[in-house]
Amino acid sequence: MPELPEVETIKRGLAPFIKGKKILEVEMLRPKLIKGMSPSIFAKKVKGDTILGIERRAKYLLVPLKSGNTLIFHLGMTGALLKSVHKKPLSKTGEEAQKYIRISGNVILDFSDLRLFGKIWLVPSKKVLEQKEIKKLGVEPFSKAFTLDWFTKELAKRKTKIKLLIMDQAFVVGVGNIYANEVLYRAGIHPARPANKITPKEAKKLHHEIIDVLSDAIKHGGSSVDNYVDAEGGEGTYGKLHKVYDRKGEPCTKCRGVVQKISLGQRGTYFCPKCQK
DNA sequence: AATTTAGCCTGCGCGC
DNA sequence: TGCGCGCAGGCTAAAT
Repeated sequence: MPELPEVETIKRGLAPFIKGKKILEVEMLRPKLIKGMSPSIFAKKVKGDTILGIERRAKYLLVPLKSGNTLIFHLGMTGALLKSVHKKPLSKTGEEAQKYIRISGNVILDFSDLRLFGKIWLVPSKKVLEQKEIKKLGVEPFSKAFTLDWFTKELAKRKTKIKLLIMDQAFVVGVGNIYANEVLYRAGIHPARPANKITPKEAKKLHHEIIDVLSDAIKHGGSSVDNYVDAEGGEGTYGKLHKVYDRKGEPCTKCRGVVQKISLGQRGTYFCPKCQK
């Protein structure tokens, strides 16, 4: 599922391709997932506009348009934003049934979402940061604001389980279930540890691994779990490097332990009981 | 106020 | 073999 590395990979794949392209058509097979306005108004407003670029904020993709509006995409669990080369018609059955929206012209963008957890908004660019979903977002892990000092102090203030905290998008953005598991494994911290029980030394390791795991995953084009594909429809290779995620019962790569699975916050949580305390 | 839970969706894997 | 239940989970809204 798309977490920061996957969304970043899509952004990088689309960036050189869509800038300056004009939107000539909007086709919608799943109009209900347009948020904040009726699908027909959405289509009317988007048609004829020109794409200025693409940015990422947390797991959201922001596509500013020349008119002063911005398209906001969230890929949910199984969303994909694909650039198409061939303009074959969308059909409501078969392989393309899941294609939700197509924005086409000098570029064809297919937003495909199997489980329909994805969302699309069109908002005035000036109001993007006021959009409630965007406004509540926490710190970007690759930004200067994500300092060790700040991170350590925040951990000391909270008693929630550390895995839930690093997945909290109001705290630090971009870390979803896969990377939370991997980050904690590398940091040697048990996912259920209360945040305020984590020592400054461990906090330093954790802070480092958040950045490091996400960076590594981006280098590998993300993890192709749950049908994730990049803008070209290609798979990411980081999934092969997962040390604990979806490895229940398999041997730990560092010790003789066996990867365990528990549930935290109703999410599958994988860890090595010997390496992670 | 902080933290937890339910619900949104659909396909697949597991157990019987 | 076939079927149905439960899981997968990002995020919001509702509940505690």
